[in-house]
Amino acid sequence: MRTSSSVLHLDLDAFFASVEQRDKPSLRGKPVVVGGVGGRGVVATASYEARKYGVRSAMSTREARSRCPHAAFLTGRFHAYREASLAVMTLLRSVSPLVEPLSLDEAFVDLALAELPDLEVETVTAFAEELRQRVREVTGGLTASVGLGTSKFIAKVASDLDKPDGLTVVPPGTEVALLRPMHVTVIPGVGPATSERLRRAGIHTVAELESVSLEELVRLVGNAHGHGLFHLARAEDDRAVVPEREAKSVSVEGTYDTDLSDRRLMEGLLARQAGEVAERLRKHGLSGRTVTIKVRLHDFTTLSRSSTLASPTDSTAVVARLARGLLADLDTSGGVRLLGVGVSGLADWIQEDLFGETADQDDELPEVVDLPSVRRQTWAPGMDVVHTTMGRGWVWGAGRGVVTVRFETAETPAGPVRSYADDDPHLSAWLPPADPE
DNA sequence: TCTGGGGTCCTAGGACCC
DNA sequence: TCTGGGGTCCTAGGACCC
Repeated sequence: MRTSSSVLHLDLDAFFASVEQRDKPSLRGKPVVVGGVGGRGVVATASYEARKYGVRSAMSTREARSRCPHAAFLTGRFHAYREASLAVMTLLRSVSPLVEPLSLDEAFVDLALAELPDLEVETVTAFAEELRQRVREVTGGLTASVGLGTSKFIAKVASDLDKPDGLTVVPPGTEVALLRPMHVTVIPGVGPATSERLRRAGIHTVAELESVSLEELVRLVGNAHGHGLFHLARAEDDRAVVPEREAKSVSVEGTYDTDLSDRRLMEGLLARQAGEVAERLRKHGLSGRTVTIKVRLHDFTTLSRSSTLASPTDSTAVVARLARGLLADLDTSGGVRLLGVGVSGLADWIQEDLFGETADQDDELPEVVDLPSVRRQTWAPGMDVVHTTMGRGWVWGAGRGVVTVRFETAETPAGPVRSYADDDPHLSAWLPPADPE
């Protein structure tokens, strides 16, 4: 544990709604609700004026309308939010190299590496006040609430204590006394389900949680969570502020105003989403091996199906084919309210980088396309080989609309691997016999 | 017509390998 | 001819966060 309150948590107040009020003066001082405006939309952010009427994040827009009919209901202008966010994050990074954004409107900053004379409470307090002022300047008037503490957990709790436009510093040594009377839901990771389990065990406050043994907590909420709660209840948190975290998955999903029942339509929508996912993968130089679809049925039961390729892909056709194949396994006869496609198992290299001397090999493995003498044979059960004028390629996997081929060259018995949609024109000659299914 | 979208992390079971 | 564990990968689902 740190001995100084050098972890800072900054949270922009009612962020989306505040940006709207900043950009449209007629909305200032009035209730503003940003979120989905369709029949199944939910509230992303409510201005403080709207919160007075009980409008909250994650509430259905329908309910928000009934609580506050005269509010302005807006869909998001994410470009503007990203821009404001960037201005703030840039400011924070100018102050310390250790900035960890949690979302567009929130970040941790480690002051241990900031240029400060010391980390005394008075020093960091003055610093944070000045930082809040500078946030106002770089954003054209947005306010932020800031918390300072000896850990991420405490800094985050602190930033919540004086909202909006407030600052709270928790002096070293006072953490446990601060937490004890609080409800267990102040602990990150304690949501409705965990809270209810604890409540049934008679645990409501952090003080009560602190009195429970580690074994009992693990029994109640599982291993990882149990250990986490045990320590956080004692304000023990040594998680570092980590500036750049690599993405682990990329996904797109959509909820439709009326339930879908037409499979063709669903396939088309999945294909479009697959294209968006693949485009984002390519934009960030990523590719992934596991494709997952998400399907929410009319009754809100949510299903997922996934399939893992032998090698990473960023191809629209491959993701779309796989997604379609996965949908085929599901019974959607009752109607579908949400469809989604995601790719995980990400690699930040493009797959060719896997192999040494890649450039050369790539040159030697041009388009598989126009190879005249393609044939395919089975060497052993499950081991199919394609012969081409370029050499051999092993069929690693075929099914669900995708075929994966590993090339073999004289220099590299285990050459590059690629996946193709089975109706990719480049691959048509390579298709395995049609699957009976 | 209650219940978004983009993520992360964890768990549990089965397959498979040694 | 009967009974192992451990480790890793994959899949499905769930909780949680903003």
